[in-house]
Amino acid sequence: MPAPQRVTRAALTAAARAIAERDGIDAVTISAVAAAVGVRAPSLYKHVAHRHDLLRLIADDAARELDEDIMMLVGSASGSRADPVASLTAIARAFRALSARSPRAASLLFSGAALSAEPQSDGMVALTRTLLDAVRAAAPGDPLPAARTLTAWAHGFCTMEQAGAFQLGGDVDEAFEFGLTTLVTAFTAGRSPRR
Amino acid sequence: MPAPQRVTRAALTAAARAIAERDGIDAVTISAVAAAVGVRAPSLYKHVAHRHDLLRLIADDAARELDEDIMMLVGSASGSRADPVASLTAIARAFRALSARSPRAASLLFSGAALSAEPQSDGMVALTRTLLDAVRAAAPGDPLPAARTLTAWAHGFCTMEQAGAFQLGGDVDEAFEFGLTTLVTAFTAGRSPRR
DNA sequence: ACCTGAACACCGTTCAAGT
DNA sequence: ACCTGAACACCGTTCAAGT
Repeated sequence: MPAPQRVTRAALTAAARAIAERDGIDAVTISAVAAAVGVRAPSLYKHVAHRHDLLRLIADDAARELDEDIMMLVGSASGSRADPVASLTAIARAFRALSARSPRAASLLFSGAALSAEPQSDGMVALTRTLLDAVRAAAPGDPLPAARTLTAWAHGFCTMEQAGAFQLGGDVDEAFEFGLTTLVTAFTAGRSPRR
Repeated sequence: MPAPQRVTRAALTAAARAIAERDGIDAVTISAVAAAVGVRAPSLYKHVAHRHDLLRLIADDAARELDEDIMMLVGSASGSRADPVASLTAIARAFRALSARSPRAASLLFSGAALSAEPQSDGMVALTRTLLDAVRAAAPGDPLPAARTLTAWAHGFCTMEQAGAFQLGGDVDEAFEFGLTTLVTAFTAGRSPRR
């Protein structure tokens, strides 16, 4: 007589993410997550192949959540007529808001945890598409370099902020808005910075 | 009769950094580093307080090395008359070169490993000063927002590149140069992007 | 089909004991 | 003053055994 399933993917994800935010990424262990969902450690290997998969679940969940947040702010994917500058600004601020409320999950988004396995998660695919569409609407030509520049800056800024890397005082909010305006202004100037 | 010291700080740092680059950050354990320098694990606690300190040694070493690289490229700290655009460009490229040759050490530079303890290492202090001086020479006004923008972008770009986050094809070198030109051009335009 | 206890090779860390 | 073995509480992972 088969044992009934007591662990759902959603419960696993929620438990892993809660532990990550409460006690740090290193505390997301097979043992801790198993205890949080009410089974013994070995049982978790019926649902994930390695400890690393727990971090991937967290990253995928954060990607889905961020894409939903952005959709809420900039309207539906292709039919939007919103100001392209406002869209890019909203995307960057949504990422920083996620980083403020879920710093550990946000730090995993572009840090290899979500990237190692095939295929990419639905959340990451959707997020990538949303960002590329927004960059395409704001600037002519190949959106890839601009999208990579904006993502790298936002990821770097938020991980540094959460790690406590900005130790020289000053206004960190102002530094974020300065970087955001600098990049979006340059992108929408309509010409590449070099001929 | 006291036992002679068999472990130097330099040997500890070199061993930890070599293990990090060869086998990854997670492989930098008290046991592995102790074995690499020829003592038993408990002896390492005469030289570091926690495993985390091993990562700090790596980060500090990388900071010192990067500051030396930059000094070699842009000349001595305050007396330089070099083109300020060329200085910022050289700094960013030196960081990416470090990230290519020592990806694990570079990823620790702004990721909390070097940031937790007081006081900051000489290498981090020197690196911060070098960057701020270069930004000051290139743009009028408060250098902090521009320095934070450039650092966040470079850190984000290099960690994403090394993590394999750029999966959509295209030319990653081109994306780096695009971001670098975009930022440096905006900084040296001599006016803030918003009034 | 899923869950469990037992087992293995690790790890960080502490501490009394050596020299 | 530094190094060591022994010990403790952990961890990831495997596997035969339960239901």
